[in-house]
Amino acid sequence: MEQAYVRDLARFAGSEVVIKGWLYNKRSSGKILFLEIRDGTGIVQCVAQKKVVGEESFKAADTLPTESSLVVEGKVRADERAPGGFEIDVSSIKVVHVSEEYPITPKEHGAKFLMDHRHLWLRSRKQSAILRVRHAVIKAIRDFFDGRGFICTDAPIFTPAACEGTTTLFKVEYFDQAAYLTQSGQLYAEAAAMALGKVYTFGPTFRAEKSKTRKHLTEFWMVEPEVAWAELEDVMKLAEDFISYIVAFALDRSKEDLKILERDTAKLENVKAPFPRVSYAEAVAQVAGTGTEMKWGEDFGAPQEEALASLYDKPIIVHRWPAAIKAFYMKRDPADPKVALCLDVIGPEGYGELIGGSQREDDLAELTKRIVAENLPMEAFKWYLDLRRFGSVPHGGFGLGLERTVSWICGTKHIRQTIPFPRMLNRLTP
RNA sequence: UCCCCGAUAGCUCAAUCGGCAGAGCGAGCGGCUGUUAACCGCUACGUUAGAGGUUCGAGACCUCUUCGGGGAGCCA
Repeated sequence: MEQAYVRDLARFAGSEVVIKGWLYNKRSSGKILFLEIRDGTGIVQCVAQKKVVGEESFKAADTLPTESSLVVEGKVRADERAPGGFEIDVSSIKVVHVSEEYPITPKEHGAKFLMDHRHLWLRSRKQSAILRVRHAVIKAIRDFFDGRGFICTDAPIFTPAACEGTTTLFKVEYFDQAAYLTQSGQLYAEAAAMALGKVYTFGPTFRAEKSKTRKHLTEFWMVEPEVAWAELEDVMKLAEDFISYIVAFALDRSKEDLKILERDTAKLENVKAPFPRVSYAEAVAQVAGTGTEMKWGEDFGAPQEEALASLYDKPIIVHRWPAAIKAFYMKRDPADPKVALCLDVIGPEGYGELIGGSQREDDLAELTKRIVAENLPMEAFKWYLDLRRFGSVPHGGFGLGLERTVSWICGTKHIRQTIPFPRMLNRLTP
């Protein structure tokens, strides 16, 4: 008899199958027993009758604790009463392992309790759905860049110094010297772009900021494309095409999971390039127009970000920020040296910055000047400056936070549910 | 680092003015032939985060500590 996965049950309607899985929930009624079995692809209700499976088997199943592993055989039958549209008329039940008392019950739990049991919480319907969406988003990211001729050139995780010099880094022992966990693969991506033209890095990044918010993790995944011969306009175009592709892909592939998550997908259907583009100066005026306080030269706080997002129904590209509040490697606008040729993409519905990027400074003298001005260790950037010595070209790119994107697409309140095992301030286990 | 909030049964929470520490879920036992977080009956389950203080009496009030949640800053 063939093993069937719950996701594919429609194909097996009317035939005998084997389901291998875990007991998600059960309801019994004396002589009839409803077993909800999950197998990683979905949950199916299996109907066992005492007269069919026998007294002993019935009793064993009737007292089986949640999350026990079992193998059932039975016939697939379409039934409107069953969640998912199909159920199994059970002919035999084989218990593989009787679970101990399972800590996660069908009732509500607090965030700490669930995170302490993250290794088990992953089994629940919504958490599984989120991880499948995350997988789809990763696939979309790879497909998008592959389709456009980008080469994946991953960056090292151990780095000798800060990329941006601003945020706090995790320090680790690297034999007899200090090293830091990377906060961005960008500088390495720039080098690779000078070799291969269009590249991206995709991997974990680390920020030792003591953030305690719904938008932050200390370890998160970031994808960073970098393109030689690209100017700000090209980077903005790439960013909006990229986000549009990811959202369309997820809407197509993750329909069922988004339904499980009760995501209002109408808001995602809108997300198609082009996105509204506003300069920082325009954005400041628009934010001030909503009554939220904002002056030129200030960075956007959460209230300002939300005020701006509330004016649009798509992600917004805010470009040409004051150079003083942006990273040293961003190229100044020749038309207005007070601003940098950079962009942020602010997600709708309060999900914050999805993307930060820029055209890079390609002039050796300018870049050297900025490294000195910001007191960065020149020695550590020696190789980076070489990129401006040997055939420097205009280039640029951006970084997109995977978990923030998944959080937005899934509509989760907190980013911590969008990575299998989140690392946060106060959270290193499980 | 700063601001706000919280910690009571395995879990989620309640406990009025400071006066016998409770409910639902989960667990155990029993019942029920179509249940949908099934339902019904019974049973067991407490160092009220820790230390100190006020009081005839503290889960509640005060002080400190620990741990956690949300936000600010910073960012993706």
